[in-house]
Amino acid sequence: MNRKTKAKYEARAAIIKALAHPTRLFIVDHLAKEKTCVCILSKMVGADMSTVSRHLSILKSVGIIEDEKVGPQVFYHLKVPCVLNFFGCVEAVMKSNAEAQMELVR
Amino acid sequence: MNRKTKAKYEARAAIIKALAHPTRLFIVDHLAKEKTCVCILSKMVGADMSTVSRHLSILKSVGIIEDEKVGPQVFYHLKVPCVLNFFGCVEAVMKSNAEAQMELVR
DNA sequence: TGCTTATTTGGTTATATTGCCAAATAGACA
DNA sequence: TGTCTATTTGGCAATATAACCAAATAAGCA
Repeated sequence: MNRKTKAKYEARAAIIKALAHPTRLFIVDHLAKEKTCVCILSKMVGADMSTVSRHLSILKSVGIIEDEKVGPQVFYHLKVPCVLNFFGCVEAVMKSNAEAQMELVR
Repeated sequence: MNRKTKAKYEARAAIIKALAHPTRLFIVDHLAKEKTCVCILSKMVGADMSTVSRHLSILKSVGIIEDEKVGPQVFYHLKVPCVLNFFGCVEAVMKSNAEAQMELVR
């Protein structure tokens, strides 16, 4: 694998890695529905605000979400909706696994 | 976030996490084109065979790839082709970021 | 059986991630 | 200005990941 190819896969992996966490997936899913501030997300997720803030900064740093300051609050929203398509395929993988399990039981 | 919701996002994250590594992305990309044994992949990637073997086991454990033993070799192939769709969106994110950069320069 | 090749697994070390608390920063408003 | 709220950042401890080498396993063949 040459330098350029390697750089390409590293760049891709960085974006996918940002999505590879349950809390961040939940956040992305929710931000697709509505702009939300950190404090609300923190309550929904059930984690410290500092923790949620870091999750948001990870998603923002790779360009998946955007922030918007409104007074003392920061509202985040989904910038690239196509990431939602990921879920469809992920469900397909899960379904395929479940079916394989069923085969064994039957 | 209740127990069931949490479990759902954890299951999804596990699958995405398996893809969140440059070497594994390269492997998935290549296995989409042709069945390949560990030894060849190891050379292509430029990493120890044991390292590649572990990457493959991670992808296999979440059901993205499948293995097939042929004599002393083990050939792997892509089981769920829709993961390739991920790349399209990932490129879109990268493009969106690049355009934002261009805006700043212009 | 004994040898060779392909692969996996155990062990170890280095690095990265995660989550919380506490402290710093930023904006709104009295 | 001082205070309050929302958010981010520094520091730390616990855990997870990644890579390599070496050893174990599995399959084919002399």
